[in-house]
Amino acid sequence: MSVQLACASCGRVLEPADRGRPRLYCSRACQARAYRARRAETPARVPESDDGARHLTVERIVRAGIVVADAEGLDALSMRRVAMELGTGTMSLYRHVASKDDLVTLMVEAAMADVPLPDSPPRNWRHGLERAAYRDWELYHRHPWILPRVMVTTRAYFSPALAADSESAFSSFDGLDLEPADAFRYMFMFASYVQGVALILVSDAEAERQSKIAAKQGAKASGHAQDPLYEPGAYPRLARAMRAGADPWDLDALFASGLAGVLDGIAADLTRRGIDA
Amino acid sequence: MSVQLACASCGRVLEPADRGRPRLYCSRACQARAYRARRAETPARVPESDDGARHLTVERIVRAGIVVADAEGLDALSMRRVAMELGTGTMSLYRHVASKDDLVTLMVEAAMADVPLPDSPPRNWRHGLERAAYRDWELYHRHPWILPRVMVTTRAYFSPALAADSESAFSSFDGLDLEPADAFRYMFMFASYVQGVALILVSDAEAERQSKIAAKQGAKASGHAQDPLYEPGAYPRLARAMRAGADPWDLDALFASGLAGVLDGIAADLTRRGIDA
DNA sequence: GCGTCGTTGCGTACAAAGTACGCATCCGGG
DNA sequence: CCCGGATGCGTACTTTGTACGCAACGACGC
Repeated sequence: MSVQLACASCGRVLEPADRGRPRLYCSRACQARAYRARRAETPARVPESDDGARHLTVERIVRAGIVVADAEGLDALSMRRVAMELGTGTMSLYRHVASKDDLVTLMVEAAMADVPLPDSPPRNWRHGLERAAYRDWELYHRHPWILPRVMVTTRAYFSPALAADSESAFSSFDGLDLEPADAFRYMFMFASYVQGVALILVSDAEAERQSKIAAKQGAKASGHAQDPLYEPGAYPRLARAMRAGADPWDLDALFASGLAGVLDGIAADLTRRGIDA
Repeated sequence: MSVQLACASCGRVLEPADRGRPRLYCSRACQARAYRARRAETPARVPESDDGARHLTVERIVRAGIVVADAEGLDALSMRRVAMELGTGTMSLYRHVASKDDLVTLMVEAAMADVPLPDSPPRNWRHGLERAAYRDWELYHRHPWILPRVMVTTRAYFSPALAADSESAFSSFDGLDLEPADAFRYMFMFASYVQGVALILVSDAEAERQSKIAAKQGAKASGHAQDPLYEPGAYPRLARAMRAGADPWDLDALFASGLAGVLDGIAADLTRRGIDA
């Protein structure tokens, strides 16, 4: 008796091909389904060859996504929007990225390469951490949308670029006679502070896009009239600080001042342990 | 000549009522539209009276929203989901909250009242800030979803509950002979650190819900086999810290240690300025 | 009691967004 | 010339927020 061949995808009985090789699928659709299933379990990217233009590539898609996110925020990033940017159909993107989530992950990795890591060893641990802090600060200035995807040192291994960033900052302690676990605690405090400030930076950027605080500078210049923070009634301490000249909008200055404080805290702990910087 | 009356909403010509008072609207729909417009420019809430059950109230809606967000995260919070929770129609909610955004804002305000502010003055500034930090920490443990809506001290006036929180922490410096602007810088550093750690806490909670790191404890117990962080190759410093006993998953301990460092940094600055704590 | 308005509940409907599915097409090899 | 690998993309379904308008209930003046 002859063996009954079945479609490799849907399993239905399959009559042999008229001539040539034996058939594998009962229809073009079944072939496509099998191809998709194979792709799904092999997340290997398309090899990125080709002319670099006109043809769709992961790289081109990611770049277009970054352009949209930089200009209009992560909320405005939709697959249709990216496709429009590239002049292709929406679903074409899915041949190169597995999902929108996948796309954003790729975008973060690409965006983090925009600000290079330092390639020389730091003069001392303080210099190393300052350098690392300003590298991240610059990064969040350029691409505020990466923050929600970024985790701190302790979760860095979800992303190669992030882990490299952490490792680079970590190397600031290299020369010191310091317990690795202590160094890790310092890293944790340091990274948490930087990310905390970044959260404000990003919130401001988002709010400004929606012009919720459009008159922020204007209000300050015009004697900050209606701002409840400046009214001594409800929040006297905050109001007093505002009137004493504290500028909550000068994030760069605040970032620098807080960073100095955090590093002072590390220095105090080092001194307490008898380690000389 | 008699005055032609017009519908107050659509403006169409309006024949006078058969008897009784003169009509205002040409139809029930026009009346409803006018009512909606009036409500839109008067964001006053419904007075919250009534029996407290069965009848729809802002309070009940907000409570239901908090239950959903606590259990399933902010992503799972949809108007339909809240309505289902309350056994009402989706659109009924919009009689009480202006939008989903409005609902979430109300939810944050309500959730922040869950952990009470301290009512006694702190023993000293360090004690005051520690108390404030653990208050927030507890808050983020209970309601991780509030973080994206929370801004730091500097932006606190967007929310009464947040401003009260900041003001309470700010009062830690009350006795000291300290420039208000300096105190504000300390507050900024302090609050940024707390929020930075909260970001990790929230990320972990979210990831755990999606069981992306379901085996996190298991991996550690089983000799942390496949975790790239533990491989000395790519990230030697991080790997060394892990093997030296640093536990990146013990957030409570890390939070406490980093907080001590931040407060040390403030103490160092106070000493430098000749202010005795 | 009847008509009108203020107010509330809610069904219908529409506009975005992610994406599963399958067709059409081009390419390379037998 | 046929088949499978690979790519582009139109169609369609789902899930979301929410605009709109109808129906109903209670209060109040006639």
